[in-house]
Amino acid sequence: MHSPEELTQRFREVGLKVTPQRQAVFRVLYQNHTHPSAETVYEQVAEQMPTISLRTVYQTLNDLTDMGEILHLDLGTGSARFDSNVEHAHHHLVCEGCGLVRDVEADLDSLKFNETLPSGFLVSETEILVRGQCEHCLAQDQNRRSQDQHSKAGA
Amino acid sequence: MHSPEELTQRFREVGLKVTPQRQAVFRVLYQNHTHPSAETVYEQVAEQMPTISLRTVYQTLNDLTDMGEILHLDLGTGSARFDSNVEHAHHHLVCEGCGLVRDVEADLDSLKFNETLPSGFLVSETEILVRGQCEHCLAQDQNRRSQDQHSKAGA
DNA sequence: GGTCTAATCTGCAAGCATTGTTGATTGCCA
DNA sequence: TGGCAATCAACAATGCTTGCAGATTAGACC
Ligand SMILES: [Mn+2]
Ligand SMILES: [Mn+2]
Ligand SMILES: [Zn+2]
Ligand SMILES: [Zn+2]
Repeated sequence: MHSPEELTQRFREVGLKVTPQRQAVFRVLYQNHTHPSAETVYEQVAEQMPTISLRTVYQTLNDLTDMGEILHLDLGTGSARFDSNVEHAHHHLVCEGCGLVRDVEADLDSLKFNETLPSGFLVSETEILVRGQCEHCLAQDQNRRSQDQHSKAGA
Repeated sequence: MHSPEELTQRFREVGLKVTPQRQAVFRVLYQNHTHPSAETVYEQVAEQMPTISLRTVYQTLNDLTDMGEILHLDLGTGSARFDSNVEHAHHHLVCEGCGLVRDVEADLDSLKFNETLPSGFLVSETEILVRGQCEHCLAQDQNRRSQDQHSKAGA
């Protein structure tokens, strides 16, 4: 996405007002690589602006999505995640433990569909999603398992 | 998934009762390649058994998923889709117009991540999702566009 | 076949993410 | 500096899915 200053311009160009609420959302998203949910954006904005409503955050995220400034991702984590990195095409990795999302690059051109893609279908997007456990969650599972072992031995 | 007869066995083995409701769900899913939603399964079962509840269909789908007899797919279509093809690993194509889902094969081994996969991450699944428009929806869009053209010219 | 009982069924309420609504508020241009 | 359309906050409603509780039933035992 563009910088908060450039976004101010873009919003006015499109005929949308530049309110303090929207600027606060810009600031949270700019150069943010965490792929936050609407709720997470709301919490972070609310630290600086406690009166903002979740509805306004959703509205601003939708506006930014419509303008192509951010991406709306559905990664099967329950809530949508928003991605301010629209400059470089990329794919995602999701931790099924904690919901962490990270960018991954993949060479789509090397992908072969073995002629199973129907000819009449117009592809708009090919998306790769890597699911698994991040190192943090792996370590936590490890701890839990050894603790179970311990209490079993102790009982 | 196994055949309805084999599923009867498997359910009893696991300690689950084989009720007419469950058998009706088995029959709808067996050799069904349409990736139906819970609602769609419900509608089809209800044709033969009008008293069945949506809740029971969900429960049976969850049981079958837990037993590994079907797959629970989240393809961003609003509702979950259920896939009775667990025998062959495959991927999916989704029409953003009508929600149609079709199987596609892809050679995952040929996929290169350019060293962007973090080393500490344990991958459980790599999923490819192709989004676009099916031929039916493309034709419909075509019709609508020419109709718009028509009424504009006529006005 | 008849009895018993835990599992299941149905109907409805509730949960969660997201959107609709509406009266009050405010950015922005004249 | 006004005026007003756009926006805001609060709350209701939506769509999908699960929780709950009392009525019903599959399947084991006799
Ligand atoms: Mn990203
Ligand atoms: Mn499939
Ligand atoms: Zn994690
Ligand atoms: Zn379609």
